[in-house]
Amino acid sequence: MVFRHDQIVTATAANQIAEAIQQEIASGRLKVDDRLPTEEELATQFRVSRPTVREALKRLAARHLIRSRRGPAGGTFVNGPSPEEMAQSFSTAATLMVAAGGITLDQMATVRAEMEAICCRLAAEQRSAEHLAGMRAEIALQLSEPLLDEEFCASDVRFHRLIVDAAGNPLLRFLMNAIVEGLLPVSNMIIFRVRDRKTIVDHHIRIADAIEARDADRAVAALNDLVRYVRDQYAAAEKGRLEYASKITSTKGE
Amino acid sequence: MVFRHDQIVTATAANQIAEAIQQEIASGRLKVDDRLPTEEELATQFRVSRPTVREALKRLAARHLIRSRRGPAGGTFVNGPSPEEMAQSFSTAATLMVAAGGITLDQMATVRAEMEAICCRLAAEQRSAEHLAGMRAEIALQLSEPLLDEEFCASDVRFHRLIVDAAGNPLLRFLMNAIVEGLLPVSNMIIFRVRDRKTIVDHHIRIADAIEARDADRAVAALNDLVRYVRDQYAAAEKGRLEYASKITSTKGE
DNA sequence: TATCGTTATTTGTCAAACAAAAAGGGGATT
DNA sequence: AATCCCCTTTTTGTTTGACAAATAACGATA
Repeated sequence: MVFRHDQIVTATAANQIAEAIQQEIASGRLKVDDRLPTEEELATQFRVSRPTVREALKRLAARHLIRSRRGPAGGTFVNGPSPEEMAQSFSTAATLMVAAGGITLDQMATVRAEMEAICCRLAAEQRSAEHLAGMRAEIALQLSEPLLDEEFCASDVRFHRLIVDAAGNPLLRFLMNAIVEGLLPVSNMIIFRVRDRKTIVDHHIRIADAIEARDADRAVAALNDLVRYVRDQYAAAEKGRLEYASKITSTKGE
Repeated sequence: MVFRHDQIVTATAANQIAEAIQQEIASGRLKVDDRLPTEEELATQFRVSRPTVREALKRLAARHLIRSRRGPAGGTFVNGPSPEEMAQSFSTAATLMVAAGGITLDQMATVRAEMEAICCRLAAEQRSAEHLAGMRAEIALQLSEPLLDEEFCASDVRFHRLIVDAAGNPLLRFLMNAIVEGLLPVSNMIIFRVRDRKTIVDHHIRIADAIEARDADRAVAALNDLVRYVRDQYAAAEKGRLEYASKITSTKGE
């Protein structure tokens, strides 16, 4: 059974109103923080009922183009483009694609590793003293003795984020943020299984040293070693998990 | 006047319902092409009225997560992830960010070049015979003599898209699609200024040869040479354009 | 058997009303 | 006179009930 995908968005009244308002925004007639007419006024203007207007507004609100507040000074206002919201909606879209089976976790991990290598290379060229200091601080934190698994994991995430920031490219930062968000549930499981943190921190130190020396190739090599190590650990853990699962299914002892 | 941006999405009933349904999809309990309950059933399930349910559904429809059709066999269905739609919304958002000054075109071009290098490396490893044949066909087309600029440009885009496809990673394909879409207006101007197509095709041949030989390093090197050449041409064209502009401002001939 | 009309089902739209939030003004109190 | 509280007004959020339109399935008829 083939589903007809050629006309996804039907030309209903609500959709047409949404389109019209969006064009007003895109054309610049409605500027950022402008207030558009009340729902009643829009309803009379477009010759439709208020619920229909509301459906149209909800469509735009879902894309963060407008916001609304109640009250006398309230109403519906035009939103400016906000990178955080964009990154968030993008990462939710990425997780949805993973959930729907369009992307495997392995493919996602590959892209993440390759893109982080880019960040590493750019970071070695563009890094500032502040970024380097931040990385050193995270390494020191990771070496401190009484440290919970969650704290170590959070510091690890911050360390990798610092690499991305040091590259100094907002678009790269944006893409990495989305991908890492999509990988979070998995990466947590990975990190939690790796008991031997020392190896990971050693890799972090190698990366930070190479970035400090502005040696892009060495930084990328160190990162690749880290990725390989984590991947091996994950595969081993997965194998152990499967063996454990088969064991408890064969003998169901408490 | 500072607007409070800390809580953009209010926890209204409609929003909560949209969140709930989205989680059902993300968690996999609702699979692609599954039909969710009718609006009335959803209304009774969530203890709200039907218009409220409709607002929630419209929110999800605006993000292409669901589609609806009227009639007995109609209803609301879960949409599969459509890379084109997602890439489109993403690229419009990206152009907005460029317009707002968050991202410079130079940064965008850098990311594009670096990511295409990734694609090149993966393509050298994963390519199929079909992808290679497609690339050869585009090269042959680009060498054919009476060819309009637009046709050459279109073939160039297809060639680079084939590299991305040959990498065999849908996430990479998705990201590249979005970035290239965002760069299209600029890249058109570049290609149209470069008269000397022969050099570009030579680079294409070098890339295809390297991918055919599964030599990742050579492929990446060839791509980097191409990128450098195009960038130089663009800079030269920009310089010429500026000189020309200063000339016609000084002497307003004809 | 094939074709056409009917019907049931489901989304799309409308209308009127009430609830809730929030800003501003007016009055009472200190 | 200043401050605090309440009340009114405006606007979005939600409910109820109804009708319109599309469309797939079923049944009747040629």
